[in-house]
Amino acid sequence: MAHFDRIMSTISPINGSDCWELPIETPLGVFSGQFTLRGLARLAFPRGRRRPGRRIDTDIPAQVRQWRTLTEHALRAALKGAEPKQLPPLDWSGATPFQRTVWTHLRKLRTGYTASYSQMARRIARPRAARAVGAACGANPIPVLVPCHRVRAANGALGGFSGGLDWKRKLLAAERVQLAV
DNA sequence: CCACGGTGGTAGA
DNA sequence: TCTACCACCGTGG
Repeated sequence: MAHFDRIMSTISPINGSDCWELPIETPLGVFSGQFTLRGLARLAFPRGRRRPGRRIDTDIPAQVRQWRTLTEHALRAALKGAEPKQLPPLDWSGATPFQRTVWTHLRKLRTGYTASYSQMARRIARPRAARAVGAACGANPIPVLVPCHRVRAANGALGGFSGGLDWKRKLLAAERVQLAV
């Protein structure tokens, strides 16, 4: 997606605020976190050998540095299949009300538990909006920490994952979720 | 197993 | 507005 690439390469603002792209180191690779002064706005899976954040190592607000550290701890825990102790504030400023509702309910899914898209739709009191829930999951800018990987199809199949189904399988396996044969 | 249609939210024209 | 997408799902062959 072109918009994302532009942000990644130029560190242009997200939703009108300054943004810092910083590396989040984990045993599974270097993720990329994008922070505004409101909090963590995006988390991206490792890509290639490129290390994010190289060129903006200076001039990072102390608050943002602290959030980066918090994100790293939380992400390392989550990747091990543990419950993160604390998350940084999440910057959802660009999201629609529907997306916020879905993402808020995603955060209620505890480690190791899954729900189907239609169950999520019922939980947000829009029983016929399963497909829209899927779209909102796909638009989740903070995967893993906002656990959209815990939503699967009603028949037990995996469903999709914008970060690639290999990641979805890996994340669920770390949480010891039994997948359908 | 497959095909189909109902469906709600979103982005872009 | 209108339209074309979709990480869906239940029903009917």
